[in-house]
Amino acid sequence: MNDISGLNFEQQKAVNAGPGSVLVLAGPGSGKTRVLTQRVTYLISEGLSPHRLLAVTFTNRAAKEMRSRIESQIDPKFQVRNVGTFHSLCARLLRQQSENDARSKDFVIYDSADQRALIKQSMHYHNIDDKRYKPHSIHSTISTAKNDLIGVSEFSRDSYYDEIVARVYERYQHLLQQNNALDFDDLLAEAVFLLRDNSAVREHYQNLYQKILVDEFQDTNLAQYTLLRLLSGQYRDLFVVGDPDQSIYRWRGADYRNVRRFQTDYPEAEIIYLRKNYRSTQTILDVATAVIDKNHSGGSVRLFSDIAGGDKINVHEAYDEEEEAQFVVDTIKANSINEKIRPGECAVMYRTNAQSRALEEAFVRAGMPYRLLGATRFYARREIKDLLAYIRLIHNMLDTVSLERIINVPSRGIGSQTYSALLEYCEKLNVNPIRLILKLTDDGSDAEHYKALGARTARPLAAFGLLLRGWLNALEAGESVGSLLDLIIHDTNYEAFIKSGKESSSDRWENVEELRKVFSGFDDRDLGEVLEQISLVADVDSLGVDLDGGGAPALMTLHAAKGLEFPLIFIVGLNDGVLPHRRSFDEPEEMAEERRLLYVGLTRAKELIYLSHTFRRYNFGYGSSGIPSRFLKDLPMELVTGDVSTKNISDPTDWPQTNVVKSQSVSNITRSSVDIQFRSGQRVSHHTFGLGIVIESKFLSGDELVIVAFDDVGIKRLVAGSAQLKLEDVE
DNA sequence: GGTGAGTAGATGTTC
DNA sequence: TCTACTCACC
Ligand SMILES: Nc1ncnc2c1ncn2[C@@H]1O[C@H](COP(=O)(O)OP(=O)(O)OP(=O)(O)O)[C@@H](O)[C@H]1O
Repeated sequence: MNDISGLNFEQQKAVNAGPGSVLVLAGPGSGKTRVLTQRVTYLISEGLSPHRLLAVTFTNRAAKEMRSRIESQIDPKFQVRNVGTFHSLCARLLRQQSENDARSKDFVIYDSADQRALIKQSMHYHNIDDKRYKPHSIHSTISTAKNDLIGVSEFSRDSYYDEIVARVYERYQHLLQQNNALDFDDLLAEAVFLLRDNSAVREHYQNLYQKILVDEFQDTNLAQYTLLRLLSGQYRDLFVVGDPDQSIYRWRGADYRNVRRFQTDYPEAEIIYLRKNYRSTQTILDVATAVIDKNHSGGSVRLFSDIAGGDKINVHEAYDEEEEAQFVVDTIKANSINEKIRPGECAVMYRTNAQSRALEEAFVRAGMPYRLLGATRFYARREIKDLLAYIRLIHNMLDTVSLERIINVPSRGIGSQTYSALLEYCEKLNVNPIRLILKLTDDGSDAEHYKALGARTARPLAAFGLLLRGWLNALEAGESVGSLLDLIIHDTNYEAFIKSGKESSSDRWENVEELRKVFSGFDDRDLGEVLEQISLVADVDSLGVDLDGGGAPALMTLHAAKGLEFPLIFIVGLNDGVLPHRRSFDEPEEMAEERRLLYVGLTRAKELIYLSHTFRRYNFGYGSSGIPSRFLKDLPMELVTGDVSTKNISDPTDWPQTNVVKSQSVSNITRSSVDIQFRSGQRVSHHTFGLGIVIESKFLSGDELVIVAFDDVGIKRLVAGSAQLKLEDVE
């Protein structure tokens, strides 16, 4: 079962290394994840009990894959529980240790929308104007602090802004606790604080986890690193694998310097380098290496592949995003016709989620299925979040954020007046609003609270409480989560509510149906477990293990592509301002991370890479000129084919007033100039548009496409053959 | 209290 | 282009 003969010498050395700490440093596709998985099965085959080890993966998908490998090796009755992401492992630790923590084991995990609501509530409490201070930026300051393990009391109040944040932070934590909730950052930070401050708990886990293994170590943040240090305190047996050149989560507190820190903190650690790449062609590796070398990070080890040569990297310039998307679709089709690469083996990657729109439209137009990862997470959709808020409320009656979300959805006569009156009343009596609502229902209209609030306020609240009571009873009676959901949908007339909504009501109802399907699959699983799982899944986790999801190409951000591999990839939107993103321009560290992002993208490919950029870019619905990404000029010319621009691509170009963008194809495909009728700079006239100047002319799908800046009507794109475009004589 | 129109402001990546 | 919030009116 545990056959390591397929591994190379260095890989085997890593699998069998130890005892003691090990650092595996290696580039993309060198089998780091494979080695880690193999080591887990090796350790178990050597007699280590599966629950004496802890394996941390970057995605739930990777965790699932590893778990199934392990399960195939051991007694099927044994459940593998200690394999997961940092977040899911911390959540479980905190639940197990809930008696040592301020929250009960039913705590809920707040997602970004819940967090935002609570931040706003906290700001409101301190009369902080949410126009002057953006809730988002306050939240991200708090989030950064948590990732650096800075608690409320240690948070600096040196500047005026910090003082504001500190107050919000304090209130925010207070509210989280009151709601019996944790945010994502708390999962890590609270776990660390618990282990740090409670020696009994710490010793328990230190003795339990004899071996700890971590994938994608370069993207750990301080909280995660500290967690590992604490947990490995007893055995000092940490096996970490990573690649500093693939660190792409700096903005989330990740710090690739943890690799160096590890070497300092574990000086005895054995360091193993893997040099052979099993994923990509040598051409791809050479191109990727050329790109990342410009970061001068040093340390990067040259990778070699058995697959010598390989196709050159294609660079394509499209007119705009629509045409770029069409190019993607056409290329996927072309590659599938000659049976070379199936659509399901292709992936399209981009810097920002917003870029998926044009691609989706092109796929829809072509009638081609696709899988979209990211964007709006399924569980973040309005109707889904609403229904989940009902469920969460039943699970954790302290969750006022969920209460506020659905108390009047669908509307049931509880507007902002009624709700504020309720909150005020509860505050005065120091009771929980949800309990009070239930009390109103149970005690009837003659009771004290009912009278104090007044019938106008109390009646709709009591009616809502009646529904709540029914669901609580159902839960008590042991109804499954699936039938609980159905009961809520029924009692609230949710179907009618969705279907009477004006926008996309059928799509929204389909989402609800989808949720019901998911829930019915949960059977008799514990409600808390179900909610936790929902909070912690990422879209990328839905990719099957074989990645070829029913023959549909995958669309995802470069971040989501981490750790995956595809025979053919596209990276679209290689424009300055997009990749690298404009927000990284004046921070060298961030610019370096943009480059790493491209490096991660390039190294996902096994065989073919298509890079594209656009001539026009649209932001906020307004057009601007697209400048090819500065990274493009770092591609080795001899390994690239297609539209390689000769213009100085790092120069911002101010179109159209100052200078005209000149772009000439210096493609390696010899293209007879006879075919092209127009050249950039030429003066032309058109019978309706009038006079103009040619910006660019090139072949696209067999036609000559001419882009002309007309004096009166602006930029138009025309097909030379069909448009009546005439050359004007220039003096 | 509910609803719809109108408008300012935003989009960077994720657990 | 899309969203989230405000405000007027029912
Ligand atoms: N010894 C080997 N023989 C054959 N194939 C291998 C070997 N080692 C790894 N591979 C294959 O190479 C590919 C890359 O492996 P893996 O994903 O483990 O690399 P990685 O170093 O984790 O990559 P990345 O850092 O890019 O995520 C996988 O398809 C894996 O199956």
